Amino acid sequence: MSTKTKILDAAETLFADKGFNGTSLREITSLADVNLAAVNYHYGSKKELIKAVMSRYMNELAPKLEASLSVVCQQEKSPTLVEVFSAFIDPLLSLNVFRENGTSNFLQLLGRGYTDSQGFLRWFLTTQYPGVITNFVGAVQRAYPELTPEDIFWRLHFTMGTVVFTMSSSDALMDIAQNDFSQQLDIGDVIRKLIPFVSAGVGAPLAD
Amino acid sequence: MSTKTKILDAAETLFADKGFNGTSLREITSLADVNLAAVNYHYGSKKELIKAVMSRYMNELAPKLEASLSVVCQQEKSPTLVEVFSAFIDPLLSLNVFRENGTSNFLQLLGRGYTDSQGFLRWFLTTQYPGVITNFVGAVQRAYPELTPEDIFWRLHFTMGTVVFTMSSSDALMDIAQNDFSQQLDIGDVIRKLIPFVSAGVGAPLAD
DNA sequence: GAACAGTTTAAACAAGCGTTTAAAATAACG
DNA sequence: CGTTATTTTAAACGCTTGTTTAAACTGTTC
Repeated sequence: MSTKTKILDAAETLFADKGFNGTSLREITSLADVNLAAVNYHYGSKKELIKAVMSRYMNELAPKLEASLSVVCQQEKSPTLVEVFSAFIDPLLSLNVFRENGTSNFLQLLGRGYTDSQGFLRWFLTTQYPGVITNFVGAVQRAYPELTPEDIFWRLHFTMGTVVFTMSSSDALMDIAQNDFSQQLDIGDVIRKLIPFVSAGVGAPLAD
Repeated sequence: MSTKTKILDAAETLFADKGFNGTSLREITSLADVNLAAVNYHYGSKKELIKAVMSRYMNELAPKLEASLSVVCQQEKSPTLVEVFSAFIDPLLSLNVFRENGTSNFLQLLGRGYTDSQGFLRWFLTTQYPGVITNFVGAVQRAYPELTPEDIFWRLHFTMGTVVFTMSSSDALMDIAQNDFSQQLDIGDVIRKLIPFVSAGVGAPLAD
């Protein structure tokens, strides 16, 4: 395996686990078993390495997500919100084929990026992958036409919060569930628990 | 004002804005206009300072929250989930009397603590303030008796995620809402938007 | 006013950070 | 083979981090 991908793989694991700020280049190059200077040689800077880690996933996920959402969006009868959110399941779980622990790594990274770096990742996603968001908002609009754009905005951010926060601490939560309830769950189970929650949340009756 | 509280106030502001890892002691003492060594003299270490910042809020909030929840819990007829979550509003907003921007600062700190420091804050809260959690779980149980303890566990963590994530980026979100929809909102408005979302989420029908 | 505890101060500490350098090793190509 | 081009390496760079030190200062008490 090339030095460049060894760095990317190690960075992904550590970033997901300890955050971007919490991971040093020395930890990354040590885990990847390459020289420290290799990061700056191949990627230029730590910030570019972060972008590369995220891009590898987004380039894999974005087309599948857009396709899956546009199917829901273009079917004749309006979708339910559960159907809209369920459209995420297969694309997300397919990341586990793409890379080991891909699904949970990606979702954890998403959570890290939102809180670690003061909105940098929000900018990155909304500007680099607007198609996903457009399709998503369109699907929600068809499922619940009474929602105003303002309410959709807020509720989608609530949803984002639920998902990325849960995922950024999913390992700890699964451990607790294992200890307290002897529940043996994987990341797919957690996603399937999330769907009814966020669907009901987005579909909640409007406040006066 | 004493050096000790000047440090605490400055630390609170910066921690809420940039996270615990993202804030240096030099930034804190510079904003507080005290000597760098004062932090270690008065608090011993940065970690103890973080605890002190959180404790000041929790000691103010915990009794009010327990009281408010136990009222909901002990009324004759079972509460609705909206009632349960609405029990948070007054105690949370009272933090604005306690300290300027107290509500949003506290909720942002909560969010930071969950993602910044690898579960340290989760341990801190669950061990130091178990009464709040017990009352909360009890209230939810009365409102929705069909929920199993496992489902309550998961859905309360989803709720936690929604709230702390929203709050840790609430300033950015309110800016966007202001720009895109000319919505002029304060932290209380955001909380009132959250209540229907999380209530419906926790109250969602159980998956098979 | 001397003695004392409590507090503040400037300076330094060791350790870790991201990044850069220039030489050594390897690969690619005519 | 000899000559480029590419990649790897060890070492150092300048900077920031949390923490410690010892001297200076402040305020209280006998």
